[in-house]
Amino acid sequence: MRSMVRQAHHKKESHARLTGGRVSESTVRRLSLYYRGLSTFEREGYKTISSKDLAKEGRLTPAQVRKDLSFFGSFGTRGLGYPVKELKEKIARILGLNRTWNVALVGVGNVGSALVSYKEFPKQGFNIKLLFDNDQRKINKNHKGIQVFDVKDLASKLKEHKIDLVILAVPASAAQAVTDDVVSAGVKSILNFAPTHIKVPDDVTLRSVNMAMELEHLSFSLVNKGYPLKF
Amino acid sequence: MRSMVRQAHHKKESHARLTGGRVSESTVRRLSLYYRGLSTFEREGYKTISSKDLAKEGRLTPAQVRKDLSFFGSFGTRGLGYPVKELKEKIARILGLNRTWNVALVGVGNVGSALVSYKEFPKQGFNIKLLFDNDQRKINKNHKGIQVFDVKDLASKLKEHKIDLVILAVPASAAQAVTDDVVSAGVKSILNFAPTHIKVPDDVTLRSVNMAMELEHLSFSLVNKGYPLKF
DNA sequence: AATTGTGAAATTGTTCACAGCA
DNA sequence: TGCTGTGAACAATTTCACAATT
Repeated sequence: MRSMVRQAHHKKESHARLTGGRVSESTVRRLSLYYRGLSTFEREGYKTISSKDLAKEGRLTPAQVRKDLSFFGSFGTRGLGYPVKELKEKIARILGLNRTWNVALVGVGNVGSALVSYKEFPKQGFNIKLLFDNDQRKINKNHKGIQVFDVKDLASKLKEHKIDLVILAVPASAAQAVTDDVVSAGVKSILNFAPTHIKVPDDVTLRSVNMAMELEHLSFSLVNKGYPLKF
Repeated sequence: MRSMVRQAHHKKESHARLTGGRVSESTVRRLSLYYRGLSTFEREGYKTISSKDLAKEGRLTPAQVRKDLSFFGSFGTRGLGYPVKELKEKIARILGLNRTWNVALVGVGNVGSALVSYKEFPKQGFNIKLLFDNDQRKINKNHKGIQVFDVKDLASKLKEHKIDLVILAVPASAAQAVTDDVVSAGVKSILNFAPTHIKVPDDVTLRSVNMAMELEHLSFSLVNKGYPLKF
């Protein structure tokens, strides 16, 4: 079980980059889960934590937790577990959460507005610096303290403000054109909320959140309940 | 390439349920992609479509498209491809999109409001019938045409209105308590937007959308760019 | 005694390659 | 001929199981 005993730990250098270890997409997703779990355990005062306890934060196995972490280094102590604070900081570094990122958001509609107010973003270092829209009634006004620019000036403003990461909350019909502008400005990371497939060059990372697709998954489960389909 | 030639097709019964075929989570996700692709092709007037063309809608291989579809039946015609309209309807049935679902949404804040206005939901048969909040200023008022109830009455109202599916857009701190109420009302499907891990019984399907986690993935990619990590 | 770190085994998921059919 | 449907081969991921360590 969890231990409240404070414990000194030494750590080795991260080695995933050196050993050619393979880090899968799902490993990254689980790293985010561990990070959230560790934040909770830290708040509750735990000093060390076992892979078993960490696994409970997400229906995983202890072996998987250990395997995931082992891609990046040896952070634990045999017989004792992982030091909560240190492991949390280590994962923060791996995920790039030990710094701030300049974010721009395109499309100040319903979804866009909700994201501007989303408190998790600034907490994790994602600071929305610029907003863009194509609606003249919104352009050149402030929205919750952030200036709204004309989407026509997207590429130049992104460069000017050294934006690292763009969130797309535009209609599906506009998504590809806006993406092309974002890419032309040299931005390498895009989070897309438009319910459509968009194309980016290989060196640009694109992640898409499609809320309809999530509901479709649920309705699939409802329809297929009771059959021996494996999830 | 794509063919515009109309073609008569006969179809076999779906057999995934009979053969014990294994349908993975990713297969369901891809089914959603195919559905969207087929909608586009149908709009453009195509009558038949090959697995190759369908694969382009999402960086997949033709073999994967065929394998995915084969879990549910033989929908295509050798030498010709798949009939667009029929395949779309078939997938709609598999995903449970050939009917409507009664949805309730808990938490009429920023995210909740955005979801109420999300046009994809009603398009696919997900009708938000009830809203819940714990803010007296919102309770018993209309929000975009839908009545807001006190979250205290959650369980009884869910039963009364035969709600199939609940969307959670509440703060992380309230998520588990609300979930327990939802589960007690017999609802078997939950879409969670609260950035926290929640527990549900095995017979309840839970999907979580965590927007911070998506950004974390992007910042990971930015930080680890250029290293031979495989995604 | 407890728990990590990690090769090896098991499992799951993807791609290949080709027989079968229109 | 062209393209599906699918078993077999291959690849990736997860779990096992145990030596190593505190």
